[in-house]
Amino acid sequence: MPTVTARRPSRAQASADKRELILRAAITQFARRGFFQAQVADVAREAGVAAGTVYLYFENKDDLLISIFEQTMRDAIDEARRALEGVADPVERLRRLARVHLGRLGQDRDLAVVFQVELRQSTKFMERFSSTLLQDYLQAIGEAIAEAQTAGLFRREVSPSLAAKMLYGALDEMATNWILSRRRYRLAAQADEVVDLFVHGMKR
Amino acid sequence: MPTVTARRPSRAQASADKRELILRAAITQFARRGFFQAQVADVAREAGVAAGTVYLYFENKDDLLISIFEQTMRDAIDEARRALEGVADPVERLRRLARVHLGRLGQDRDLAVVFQVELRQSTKFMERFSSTLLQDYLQAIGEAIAEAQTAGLFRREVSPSLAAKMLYGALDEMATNWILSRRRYRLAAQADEVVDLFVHGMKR
Amino acid sequence: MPTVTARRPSRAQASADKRELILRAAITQFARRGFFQAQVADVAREAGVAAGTVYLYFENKDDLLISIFEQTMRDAIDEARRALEGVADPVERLRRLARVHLGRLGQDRDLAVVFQVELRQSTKFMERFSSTLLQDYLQAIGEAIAEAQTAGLFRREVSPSLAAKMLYGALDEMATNWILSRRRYRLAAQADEVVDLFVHGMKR
Amino acid sequence: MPTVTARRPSRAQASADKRELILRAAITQFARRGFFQAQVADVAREAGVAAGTVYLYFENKDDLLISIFEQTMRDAIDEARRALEGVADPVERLRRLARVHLGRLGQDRDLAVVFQVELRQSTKFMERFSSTLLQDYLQAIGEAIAEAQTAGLFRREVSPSLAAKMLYGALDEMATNWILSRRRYRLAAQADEVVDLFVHGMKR
DNA sequence: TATGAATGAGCCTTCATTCAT
DNA sequence: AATGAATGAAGGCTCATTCAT
Repeated sequence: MPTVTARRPSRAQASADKRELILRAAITQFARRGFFQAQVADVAREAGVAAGTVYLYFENKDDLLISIFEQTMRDAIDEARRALEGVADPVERLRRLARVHLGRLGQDRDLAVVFQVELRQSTKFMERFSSTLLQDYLQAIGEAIAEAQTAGLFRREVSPSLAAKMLYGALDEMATNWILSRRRYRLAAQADEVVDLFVHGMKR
Repeated sequence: MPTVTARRPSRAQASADKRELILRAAITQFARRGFFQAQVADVAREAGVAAGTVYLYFENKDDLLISIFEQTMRDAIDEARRALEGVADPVERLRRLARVHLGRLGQDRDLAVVFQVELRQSTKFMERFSSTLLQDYLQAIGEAIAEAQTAGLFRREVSPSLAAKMLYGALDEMATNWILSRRRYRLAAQADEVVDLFVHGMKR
Repeated sequence: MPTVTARRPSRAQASADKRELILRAAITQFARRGFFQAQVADVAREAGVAAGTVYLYFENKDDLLISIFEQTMRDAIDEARRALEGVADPVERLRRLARVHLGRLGQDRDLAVVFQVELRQSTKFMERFSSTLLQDYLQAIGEAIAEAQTAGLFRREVSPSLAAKMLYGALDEMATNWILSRRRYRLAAQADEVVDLFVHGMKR
Repeated sequence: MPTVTARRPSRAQASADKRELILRAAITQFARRGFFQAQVADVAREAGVAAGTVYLYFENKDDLLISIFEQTMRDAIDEARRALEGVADPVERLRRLARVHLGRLGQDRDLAVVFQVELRQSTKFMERFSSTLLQDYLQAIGEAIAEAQTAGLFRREVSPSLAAKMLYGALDEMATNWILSRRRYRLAAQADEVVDLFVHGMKR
């Protein structure tokens, strides 16, 4: 067999591409119609494949939603890791996390809708999410806060975990507001504002 | 003939009671199974009525969800109005709003689940919600913030509307976290902490 | 007890009146919506009584339809009997029957709709109808025809029963056409035309 | 490779066949139980397919009834057109129309029941029917009659449209009678008798 | 007699999933 | 690997009928 040229993608690559294609279609459809309202057939049509084909790449409809979540989180975590590399200042770490968070969602409105709305449908799913990745995220924030406290930058009397939830909640709300707002503005731009407010508080 | 006692409830009262009963059952079932997974028959069974009876009091399944929202909001708004009566200090106003917000949800876990999870299923519903009542709420917060700025209590360079979203986001996140957490703690207790943090920020 | 005056109708009369009222409402509703589409509640509302009241006067929904039929037929037969009294000429008898037939239906469009359309819904009902009253009617026509044949007025080679069906079919078609036509014309006026054409066809 | 034989039906053919199969089953079931009493599941069972399959070929239950009507009318019109080809004599044209009319219904009792009984359920449907195809049919009859009048074969004083309705009514009645009668006789045989009687009646 | 709230059986329709081709 | 026709379980909703008042 001759060497595989770059022109013809390998079989594994072709398969991964189609998987990607379907996942992308699912994001679009779930965002447009909502998870329960969107039919598997809608996703297949959007992807330009037959309904049955979806089941060659995904277990079932739920698996589509879960895969969207996992795939996106994997990518986001990678990006966050790179963004934090070599950054020692805890406040700057918070700022970078916030930028990745809002930057990613702000880049892809459909994805943002799926994350802010569709993924929160079932307590079952949310429990699953919140017991792992969300906890990791909150922990990362919490650690930066604790560090800042240790470094004497932040007040010590505030619980780091409560403060972490608060920062996360604020960022999350920005994302949800951006989706629902009719105005078109850059979501990412709010990352710094939120972190600033978080750091300084409202007091003069 | 002596005055008719209140013993026997009027027909209108009985009807309102049954409506209330079904709504309560819907909250329980939607919280337990999720809106799409819960069947109208489940709600009816929970309420101890026949399935058809639900349709005497509500248009359809969607109407149940919408009614839960509207009924709860009406009550909450009433309570908030009473809580703010005669309170001039803007920071105290924020504190009272936060207490009502978390106090109500913390009192009724099922209701909190419906509000934090089930009501956010569809962009359609969220748009409806966010375009009216949520805006009112954010406005009320924003006004208190602006007042505090005018009074020289808060920094002037922060946008009141952004700050309002941030405070709301933080409270909302507390509620969601409370639902999803396995630990049992008093949600209402976090209202003051959140407001304190919001007001002071993290800076020393 | 004082003599019952004519002012206050007897109890039996009042009951008969309400029965009549409901039956009339049923005719209107069945004509407007069709038997299966019309709900018992519609009939009750039209009659100005509660839904349950219908069941004090009629067995069930089917009974409404059957009662309309029977009541109307009873009246029609009475009228026909009076119209034929002392009329010896068989052709004139046919003419009178046709006039009663189209005259009655032409007087009450809703009733005509129920008769021409709604009553023919189920083979079950039609079989019941056709095996008794329709047969009587066809027989009455057939007898007049046979008489006319005996009297040498009509051709003998035509089967009286076939000819009877044909005349009935023609009258029935006039009624159906009248209902469905947008034009408003006097149905009764066609009785003579149909009979003329028929008689001419049967003439020796 | 040898020529593909017709053994394996094309996909389009298979689809058309299944549609036909379901339509046939609907005719049987509607005739046996009546349109409103027959369930879609009954039709599916009769056709040997799953209930959901019906909805791959038809919009909904109503569409089944409408499709029976349209399909049958299309076929009947084709046959009638062929039967009238090259026939100039107006009386013979009437005779041929009558033969097609009763011949078709007499060949398929279930179909006849659907046409004579079930399709007449709703004024809505009847209006739709009577405003188009029935009018065409009456027109075709009426034209033959008018021609016969012009040719001096029929009396001129009778309105062709009234006479057409009469002939149609007579044929229609024969069909209805045939369905409801317990006796088994050849419906088609009555076509000539009816036309003879009609023609005799119209003769100058 | 009359009411009308309550019942619950019944049915149309949807759609995730399968599987023969 | 891909297709898409077929499946059939499931569920929202209707409405004839009942019955406590």
